[in-house]
Amino acid sequence: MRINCMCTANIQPATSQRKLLLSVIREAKGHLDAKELYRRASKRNASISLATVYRNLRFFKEQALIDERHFGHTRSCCYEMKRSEEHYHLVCRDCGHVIEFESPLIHKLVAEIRRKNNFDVTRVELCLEGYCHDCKKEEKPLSKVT
Amino acid sequence: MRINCMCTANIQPATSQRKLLLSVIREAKGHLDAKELYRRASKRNASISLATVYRNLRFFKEQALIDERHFGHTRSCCYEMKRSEEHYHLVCRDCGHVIEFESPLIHKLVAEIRRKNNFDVTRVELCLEGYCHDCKKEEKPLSKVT
DNA sequence: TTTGGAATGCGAATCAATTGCATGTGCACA
DNA sequence: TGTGCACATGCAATTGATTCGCATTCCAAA
Repeated sequence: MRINCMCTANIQPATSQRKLLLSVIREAKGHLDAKELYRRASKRNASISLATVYRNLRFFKEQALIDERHFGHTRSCCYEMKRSEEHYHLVCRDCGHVIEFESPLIHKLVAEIRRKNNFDVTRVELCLEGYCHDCKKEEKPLSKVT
Repeated sequence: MRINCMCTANIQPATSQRKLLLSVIREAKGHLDAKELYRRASKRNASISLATVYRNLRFFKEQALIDERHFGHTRSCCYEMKRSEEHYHLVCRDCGHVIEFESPLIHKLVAEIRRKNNFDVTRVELCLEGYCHDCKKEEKPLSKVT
């Protein structure tokens, strides 16, 4: 019987690029987009290609190893390792800071939808924009001379 | 005193293109993306340009005349007239049907966030994906021969 | 009616993401 | 411990959505 290391369990074949990409995503902790993942991976393997990054992001998504998200108005998607606990994000319009949160209200909402609309929810895309603790206290000065 | 018609209240200058675009959006009822808006507007004014569509979508957004949304995994945004009642969307992964819904739970959630995270929410991006009433009952046959 | 500033149309540019194709490589089986 | 081959990769070109530059046109205030 063959024992797979956790790290490569679902990646067949486990190419060096895949292992590299996964470890960059894992180490990032935060949320990176494809370009940033490419930049960081390139530092360790200069020849890796952006297409490989995109292809593997799709592959990891299919394997349910990572989650893909849309933050605010940005055009590109962000990625992070899948976690057992569901969580969602607050994005500050000023400093861009991303805060994670969770709330039982979301489960409630999904249950309500299932019941009222007879709709099977498989994915919740939820992102709140606004001003974080630090940015909101600036009382938005009318004209900010830089 | 000049009385502005509702239709052109916030659009200075009220060019023919702007009036056309707004009326197409208003008549669409549903949700259209820039390309579709362009297609429909072109039928009434063949010379309108796609750049004008995008420029005015941005303008209408700034004037808070329309709302911009992201549905599911589609790459482009959808637009609809701003309404007084907040509402959100369910998108069926199968047939693409968009169902609107509202729930007091969302207000609750925003209030909770404000309190717990000291975060001023200015925008809620919420979209649920899944299978609608009609599509979910198909019990997903294992292999569908077309 | 004139006129200045803003809006438009067009095509080119940009940005994110995908694809085609020739080459390279992990790994199942011998 | 090879060896074949399906699949992964790198590269460059492509697509699709959106934006930009610039010359021209048009609105609206005087």
